[in-house]
Amino acid sequence: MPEGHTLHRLAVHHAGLFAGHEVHADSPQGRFTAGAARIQQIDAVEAYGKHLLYDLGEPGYLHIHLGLYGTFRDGVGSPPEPRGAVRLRLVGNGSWAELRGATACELYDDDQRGLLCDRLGPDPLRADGKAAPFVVRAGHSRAPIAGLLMDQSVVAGVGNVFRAEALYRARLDPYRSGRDVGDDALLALWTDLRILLRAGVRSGRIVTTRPADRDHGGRVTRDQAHYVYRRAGLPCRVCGTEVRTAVLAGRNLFWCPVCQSPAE
DNA sequence: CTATGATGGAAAC
DNA sequence: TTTCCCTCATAGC
Repeated sequence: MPEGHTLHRLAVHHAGLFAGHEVHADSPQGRFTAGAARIQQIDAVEAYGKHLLYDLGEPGYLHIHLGLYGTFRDGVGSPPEPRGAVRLRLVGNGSWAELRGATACELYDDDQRGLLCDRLGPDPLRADGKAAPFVVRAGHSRAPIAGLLMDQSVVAGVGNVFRAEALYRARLDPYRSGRDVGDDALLALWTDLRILLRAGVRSGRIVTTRPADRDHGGRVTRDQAHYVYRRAGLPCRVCGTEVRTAVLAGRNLFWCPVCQSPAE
């Protein structure tokens, strides 16, 4: 589930496993052999939006982007015999981690790291993530708010689930422009995104429904975790209207045409 | 068991 | 606009 919360969770987890330790790396798949050979230690791990950056000391940084398919596994003791396309394997401090299917796995120098951070918008999960750049940028745009939320240079870390759910919770029509939404609602959207993302870091899953809108109390079942995401054709949890879907910014958007009315 | 689509984004057309 | 990464959860048989 790689939206921003997944990467921040991984950063904390991998920092706990490897930060401050010598690490041996290889690439059983062979696509990152030269880069892996330069990894000797990991000093720190951080997430920025959906990107992971490992501070390696002298060689610079390891930059990883999971994309849609990328996945990490880890464990303690000696690593298992690599099976299939293992792009990167890290071993150190009594633990191992295995990366497969990532969009990006490469070494960065300071300049490349700087370029990446410069092109990303504020990340609601980071201490340095400020609302103002998001509000200003989105507030001047005539693009639909559902597209702006997917633009990593506007806000970093939001993906297709969080965009649909945050817009539902804000009762915002996804096709309204950022300019039309206005600064106050944009600030509220930012604040809610921060709440939702933080909850995602804590729990490791995306749950956006409020208790009152779930069928039962107690444990949140998977099909009750969202208001509109992947619920096309099903009744809106609040008003019963059929949830709609359309492709926006290259991905399937979901929304309730009544709760998220254009007039609001 | 197999088939399908997906939480992303860069590169190739 | 399409392809790719080549994983994984879910749906359906």
